[in-house]
Amino acid sequence: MLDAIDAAILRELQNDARISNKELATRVNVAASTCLERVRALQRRGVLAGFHADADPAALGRPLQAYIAVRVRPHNRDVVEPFIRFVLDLPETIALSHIAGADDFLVHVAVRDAAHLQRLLLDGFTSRREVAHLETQLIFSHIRKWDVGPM
Amino acid sequence: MLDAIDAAILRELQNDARISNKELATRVNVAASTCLERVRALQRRGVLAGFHADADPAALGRPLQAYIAVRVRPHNRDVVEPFIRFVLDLPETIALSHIAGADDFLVHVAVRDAAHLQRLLLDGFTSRREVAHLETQLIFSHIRKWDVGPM
DNA sequence: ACAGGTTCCGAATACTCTTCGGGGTATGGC
DNA sequence: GCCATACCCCGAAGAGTATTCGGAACCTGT
Repeated sequence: MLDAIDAAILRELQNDARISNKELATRVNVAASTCLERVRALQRRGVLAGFHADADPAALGRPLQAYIAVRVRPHNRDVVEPFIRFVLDLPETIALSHIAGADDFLVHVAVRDAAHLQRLLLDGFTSRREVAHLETQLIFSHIRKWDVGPM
Repeated sequence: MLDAIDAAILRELQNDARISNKELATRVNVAASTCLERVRALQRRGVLAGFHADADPAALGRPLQAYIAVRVRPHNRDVVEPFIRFVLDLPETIALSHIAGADDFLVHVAVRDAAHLQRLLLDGFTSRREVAHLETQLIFSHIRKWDVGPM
């Protein structure tokens, strides 16, 4: 499915998506033209879904992160879809997971401080009729591994 | 802290980290040389923490994702630090959060299937002495917002 | 008004991207 | 074995981009 060269390309681009194609080609030991075609093939296949700058929320004035577990009632399409749109439109939202279990959603947010979080919870979430239950957990530290390797 | 041009640069690079500097300059309406210097300043300041390719776990043979909430006992430095290293070394791990609340860690994993998840839980986690409690939640869908804006 | 500092720009050179034709090499049919 | 097919890789070269640097414009406080 993915040979050694593709895997190496993936690894390098996950580590630094902004290296030049020539540099990438050198690191994975193929010609630049070959490398370029490989990268495009990976994109076409959907293995490489995109390239994103990673901004530090703390440096942008949001040093506090939290998970908000939400129960949405009734849990049907007409309620869930607007809720998802609402959450994704919040500037505080970093990620949203739809999960199986006692809670229905896990929202990862970055905020200025505790007061900001409180305001977000009270004005943003509990004021919505479909939100049946909230549980908030502060995040001390969040480490994201960028190197998702092939199996 | 961050003027309109920096914010625009951030937005564009979060959306596509691999656009050329010239294209970026065009989009944010400055000269290419200015744009280059701005990007470097944002990196120097730590606002732009890195550039990463986003690989699709499903396309790499790990279509199933889950959160594993872990309680670690005793919750002291000598136990916690090796545990963090262990989790980050697992190929299944995508992200790890150290949190405040009933649970101590939330581990985001991507696996092949339910059997793989079961094996990971039994052989990887519950077999470790410091793991006092586990709670696993399947993830139906996970949406990450890339545009963390300034305040 | 002016000195000091900062930010921006455009020109020019060095470097990189991208295309394309051609040459290897593996595979399968006969 | 031998050919046809498909695939992948490579290097050359024109088009395009990155990067540096000197100087102009613009604040800001005195």
